[in-house]
Amino acid sequence: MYNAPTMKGYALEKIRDEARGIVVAILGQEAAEHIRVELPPPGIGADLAIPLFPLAKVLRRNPNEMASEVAEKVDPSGSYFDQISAAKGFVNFHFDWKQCNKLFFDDFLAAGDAYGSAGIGSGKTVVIDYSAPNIAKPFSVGHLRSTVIGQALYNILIFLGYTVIGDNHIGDWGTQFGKILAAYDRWGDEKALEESPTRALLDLYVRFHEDAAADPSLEVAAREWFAKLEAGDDKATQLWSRFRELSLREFERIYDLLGVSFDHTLGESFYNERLKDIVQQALDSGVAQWSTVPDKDEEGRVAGKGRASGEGGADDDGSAGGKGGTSEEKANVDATGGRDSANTGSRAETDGRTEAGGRTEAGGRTNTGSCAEAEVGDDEKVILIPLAKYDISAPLILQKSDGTSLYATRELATLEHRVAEWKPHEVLYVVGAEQSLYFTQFFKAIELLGIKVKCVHVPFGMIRLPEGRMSTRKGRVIFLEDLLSEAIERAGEIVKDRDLSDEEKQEIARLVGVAAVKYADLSQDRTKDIVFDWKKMMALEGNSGPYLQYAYTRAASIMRKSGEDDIGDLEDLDPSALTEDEETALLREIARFPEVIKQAAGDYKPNYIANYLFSLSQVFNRFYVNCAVLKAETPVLKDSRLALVAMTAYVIRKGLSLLGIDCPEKM
RNA sequence: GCCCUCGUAGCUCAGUUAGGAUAGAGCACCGGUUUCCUAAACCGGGUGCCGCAAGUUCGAAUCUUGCCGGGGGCACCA
Repeated sequence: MYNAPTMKGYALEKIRDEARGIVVAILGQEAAEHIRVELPPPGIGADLAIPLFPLAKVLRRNPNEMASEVAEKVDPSGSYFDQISAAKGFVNFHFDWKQCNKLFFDDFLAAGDAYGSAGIGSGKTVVIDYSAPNIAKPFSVGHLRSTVIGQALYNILIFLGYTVIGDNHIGDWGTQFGKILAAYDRWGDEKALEESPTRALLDLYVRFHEDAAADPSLEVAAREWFAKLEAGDDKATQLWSRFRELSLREFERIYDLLGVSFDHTLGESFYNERLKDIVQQALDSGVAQWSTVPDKDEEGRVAGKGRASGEGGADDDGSAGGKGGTSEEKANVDATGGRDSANTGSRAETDGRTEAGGRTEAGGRTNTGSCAEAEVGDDEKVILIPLAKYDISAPLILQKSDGTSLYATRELATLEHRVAEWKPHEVLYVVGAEQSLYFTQFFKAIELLGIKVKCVHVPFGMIRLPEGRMSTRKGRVIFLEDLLSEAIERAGEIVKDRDLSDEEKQEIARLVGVAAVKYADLSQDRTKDIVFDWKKMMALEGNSGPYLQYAYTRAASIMRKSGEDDIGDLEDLDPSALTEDEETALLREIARFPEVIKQAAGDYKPNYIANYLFSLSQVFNRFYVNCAVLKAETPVLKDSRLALVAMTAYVIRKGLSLLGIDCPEKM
């Protein structure tokens, strides 16, 4: 695994420290805690700024006067600044570009291919749970987010020195497989399955639901099939295993196209044999308890929920006997389970009485599926962890009244395995925002169970269509592979007339098309919903992945033509020769790269990097049209600009690679 | 009903973490730039009660409260 060097601090940090030091020296030590060095907005004309308002309040002084005092008393000579001025309560610092340029260049020359990295993650392990599609269901654009955001975080954290483990928690077990088996048994088309496995399986699933409405025997058959599957019936197991294999193979094709990979792909089925112990331990420790299920009202909500607390303790004391009566209305073909359920339809089936736990790895042993025996023989009883006293409205259920397990049970087993196996400092769950409540419950549960590991839900919004959320049943769904093919085709249109080999053109179209799709997702705040727009997802210009790639190829082309491959060898390089606005603006952007990465990691927000790279590319494009490099007026200017271009090329390529986007050299 | 979340230009979005100076992009639309390193580019053109209202503050798109609107969730789905 790649080891990032420990960086003591980049130039911009040093310069900021000096600005802070200057103000503290004049205004006193007390200032240290009340000032912050900012990057001022473009129109101001300064390079750094320190607002004095917070300090003014503490010292009961006029911020304008203080700013003026600093500006008057300080002699900037010898510092990184050539001018320090006061304006409206701000102290504004103007870089002495001769000195600062050198610092920025030295940073880059010293760090080389590690420029932008840091050692802050050294010695720490992070597990990232991302992608997690369900088998027997095609990859839709809904699966895109977890996949690309997770992969970007993976790359970013590794660059910061963490040991990172990517785990694809495949949804490969659940009630829905009984239905698919039953459907395949009746209408299975071997040819269709071979041609497009997940779509064929989805068709079966959809047809099952269509027909089941009129033919109740289907549901019975589904339960029988699932029972057979969990009992280790040869035919059922073989079919399930085959569906699983075919699905995974298909996913692998998409992951290859996306450039996404995992250290582990452990499906839910992998954990089934541990479930019994997990539930028993929770009971033994007193954290979990037997409970009855309360009544539901017509909306499917628990009766009496939301009443004043303190009325009889935990709200697990509802009357027994009630069964949800709305399961069929809620059944939804979109919800075939897994982490991704919400992106393509939220409601899962609630007729889960046929669901069972026990399952070992493919083709392996099974147990009865019963996690723990109910001592009172009351099949209406469930095992749950009450959470009402922690201000969490619903308890976390670990075992259903028929003795079978749930998603959360497998989740506990999964976490236990991860902790034992990898000893992480942190586990990131890159899962849709609609599962926020679930994770709140789950995290409280593991705290109560004494599992000591920092777990973070990294939520993201849904991808919605303009007319509403995606729905397979209504035919409102976009398959990722279709989107990617279309994007690649469009990119191919542009590259068609270039003077390149067919092979090159194909490769470029692929890189550009995929970049367009990934960037469209990664450039937006992950917490917000995305309104799906074909045009935007495949954009080849403007704020888009291809725009960044294009900026890179322009830089790469200059480097290629210059014949230089190591800017350390440039004899006439003189950073202080770069004085044009386009040059200093570009350098200033390059200098921000390290801190942008840290911020992105701190908030788990790759879009910081995407937005930064776009801004950098814009600045570079302006530089490109205004400043000739290879035909620069003097050798010094030429070499210096060449170095600037090399730095830009590096940052764009590296930044894109952190986002999981590859760059062609030509396009 | 309760909880979470979002609301910024015609459209799609940055900016909210940490209050700070004149709120920025892209798309679309109109016009311009190619004897010169790739025009997937660049330049010019804005028409915003930053959902509404109050509060805190020297200062609010940013923090607090309420309301309105969209989305999501709310015990045996995942």
